[in-house]
Amino acid sequence: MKTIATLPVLCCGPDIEPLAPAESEALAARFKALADPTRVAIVNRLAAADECCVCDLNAAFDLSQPTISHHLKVLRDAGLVESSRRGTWAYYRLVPEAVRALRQTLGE
Amino acid sequence: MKTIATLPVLCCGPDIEPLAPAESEALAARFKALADPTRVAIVNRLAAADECCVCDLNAAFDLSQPTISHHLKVLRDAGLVESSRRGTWAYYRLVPEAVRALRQTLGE
DNA sequence: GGTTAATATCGACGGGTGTCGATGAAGAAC
DNA sequence: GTTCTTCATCGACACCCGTCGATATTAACC
Repeated sequence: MKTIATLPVLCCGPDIEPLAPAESEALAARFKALADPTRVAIVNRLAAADECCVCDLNAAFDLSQPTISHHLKVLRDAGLVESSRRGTWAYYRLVPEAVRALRQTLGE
Repeated sequence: MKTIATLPVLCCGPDIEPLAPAESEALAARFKALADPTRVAIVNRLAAADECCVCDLNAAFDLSQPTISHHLKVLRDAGLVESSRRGTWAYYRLVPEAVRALRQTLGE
């Protein structure tokens, strides 16, 4: 601990409460969903198109189909994307509010 | 692959280029730096204070000093924070441009 | 019904990550 | 000088995560 009492404490001190652990974990969980290059690229594609078929994602990335499905599940669990099945195909789209909320945590 | 040719392709198709792998990795690397509750809380404290002494961070979290030092290194390597030593103490502060750049990737 | 296609799920493997104690490096204070 | 304090680094451990092949599920089509 710093013990110089003659200087004003400019930095944060032990009196400043850190983020509530629950909030920190919730935020980190959402950032973790974007902490992978493939998921970033998927979100990027979804941002460019209203909707995206899984079959196109499978074709766009040089990864196995289960791997893409896994990444989509991670994004889904994080609330960043949502999906709907129409017939045999599954379509994914961004959840704009989730992205906006995450953006707000990085500044006003 | 979707084979219905009679319907217009509303979603992204194989013709849309995904993010360049290098860009995806760079973005994911920065998000990964925020993919931990402790690091989110550290950034939060640094955002509330201009500067922060490591000794205060050590006192604020119920983690060992090496662990805090490790998290600070991760944030430093990601370019989100920078540090300077003054005497025995090390002071950390946010890199506003880095946070702003990350926010911009989540929308204008 | 049976067959084929599109997704999701499961199990397993290898590499990455958070955590700690122990140690090292650099100053300040005596 | 020596000692103490602050911080960074190292090694090791347990656990998580991205990836794959194999399998299950669901639906369309014949």
